[in-house]
Amino acid sequence: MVEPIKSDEAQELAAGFKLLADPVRLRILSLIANSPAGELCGCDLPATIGRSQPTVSHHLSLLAQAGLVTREQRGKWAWFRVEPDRVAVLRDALSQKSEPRSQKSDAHC
Amino acid sequence: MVEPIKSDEAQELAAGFKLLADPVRLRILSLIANSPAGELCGCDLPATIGRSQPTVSHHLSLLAQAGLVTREQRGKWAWFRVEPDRVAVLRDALSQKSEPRSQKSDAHC
DNA sequence: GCTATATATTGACGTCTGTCTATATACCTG
DNA sequence: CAGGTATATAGACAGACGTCAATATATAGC
Repeated sequence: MVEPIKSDEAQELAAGFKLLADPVRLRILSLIANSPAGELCGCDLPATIGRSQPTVSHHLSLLAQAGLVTREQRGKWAWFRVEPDRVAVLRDALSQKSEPRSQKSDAHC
Repeated sequence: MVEPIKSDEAQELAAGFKLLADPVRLRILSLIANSPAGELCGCDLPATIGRSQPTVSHHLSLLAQAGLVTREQRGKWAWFRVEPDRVAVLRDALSQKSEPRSQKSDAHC
């Protein structure tokens, strides 16, 4: 955060972080990001995650709609990849200037 | 994410991201992080954020409980600072290895 | 002690969210 | 075309969440 963010920017970033605010979606992203060739078939997820197929499908749909993952249909199988650029937007929103400020706080109030 | 995260680790990280999944809390963090001397008095926030004092107090309490901010009482005024280390934990969870994998995906299914 | 200001807490309410079952849809093989 | 497998969608349900008004608590000045 280089300068205080505006209300609408906060709205967008919050929507992005909301997707990460669920352990199931975090694990899905982590599994995809760490899979061989950087992609994963959807059929692997319900058993690995321990959730029903409709639940996993629901979460994958949310991630795809937000652009955090991309989905490629190959026959009847759906393959997913993480979009590093979209994840970087959220990560960078948490980056801060490293040098301390020299200005004094206001006397209050 | 260096390797797939475990269920309990995902739970903890999700709890952290959940705090960022609200535009009001994001703006609070951003305002504190970008204020002179890196600290901000609570009394400045309701008007700046456009929310009632109890709402702002509620959000500050959540942020402080999670350790994302620290609170210092000076007389009747409460001053807040961002905890960069705790923010870094969340940011680093979104960091990825940069080099592409050479392994092939499994044939399916 | 009273009054004013700053902040925290309580409770209620409406909205949002993650889960499941059931089912629909799409693809593929024989 | 029928049956099997993979995936998406619908709807219901319980729980979580952000907001406010009202109020309690703490600090400070007179």
